[in-house]
Amino acid sequence: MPVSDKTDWGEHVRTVLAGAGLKRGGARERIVALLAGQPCALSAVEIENALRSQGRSTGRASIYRVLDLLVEYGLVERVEVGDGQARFERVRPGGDHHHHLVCERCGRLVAFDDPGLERAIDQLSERLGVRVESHDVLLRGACKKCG
Amino acid sequence: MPVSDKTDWGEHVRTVLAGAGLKRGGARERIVALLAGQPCALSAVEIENALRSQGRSTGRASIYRVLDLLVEYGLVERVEVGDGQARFERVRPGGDHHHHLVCERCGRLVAFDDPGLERAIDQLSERLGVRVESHDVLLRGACKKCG
DNA sequence: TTGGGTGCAAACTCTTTGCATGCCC
DNA sequence: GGGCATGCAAAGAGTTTGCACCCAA
Repeated sequence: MPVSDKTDWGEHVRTVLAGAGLKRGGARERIVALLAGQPCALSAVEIENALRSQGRSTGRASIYRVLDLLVEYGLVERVEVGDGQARFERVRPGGDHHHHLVCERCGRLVAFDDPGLERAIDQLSERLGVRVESHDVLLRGACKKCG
Repeated sequence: MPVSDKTDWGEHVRTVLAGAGLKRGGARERIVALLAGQPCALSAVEIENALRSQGRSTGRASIYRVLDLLVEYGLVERVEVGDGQARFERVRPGGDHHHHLVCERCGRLVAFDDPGLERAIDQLSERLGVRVESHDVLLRGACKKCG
């Protein structure tokens, strides 16, 4: 029963933050509403521009602070593709572990998940004898449309 | 027959650059000599400090330009671990594809390679139907000494 | 009322660029 | 001598911090 992801995640965020005893604020509401409707990761500057073009200009410092907060509570994930700026993407309640492909032609970010890859990393961490807390995988190539 | 990697890589660099019709220069020689002896990736600032402490101070701009050049010729690889600065590591002639684990305790970078992981990525790219040119894998956790 | 939330501006870090000088080939 | 190589300083881009004001609880 697929409910609107948009509503779900936004509600989830409000619940978590309220539960942590945090107050609401305009900047936070605007940023959460924006991220809720995004199919993929946005950079801080993209968020700033998107909000401004909606007539909801928000201070850059607030954007970074809100993003830091959301990352801290595991509500947003930071994605870095090596272009010198961080991007941010919502994390759905149930957890939706995935990775990204950066298209070198059009620059788009494509999300994917792959059990085989996760399995390989599990086995690898065991072989190395190290405790792996998290991992990132980034593919570079041509997306389906550009390939 | 393990020859000195140090000599090999340094020679390799000189051969490649000379073959490309480039001239030698002091900054380049110093940076190549330094990287040749490193077990793992260094940041530009670490390179600058290391050279200065050797009494071989080198302009920061030159460091970045030399690193760009070496990356361009595939002699050095850029490694990013998400701490806001790029690190650089030599690439041995035969090609030594590997990835890194960042120890969250001591900050060390540990290199590893894993055929199973590479296989999983190959299969994945096939499944997705995309052409993958390159990939990065970054593990975060505790290294053997800190684990 | 009170402490968290916000916004502006300045500061900071890492990296790149402009430009004059230096040096290899 | 010609042109790449270097170094210094300044500019840029992204991010963080300081501080005063605002607002939800």
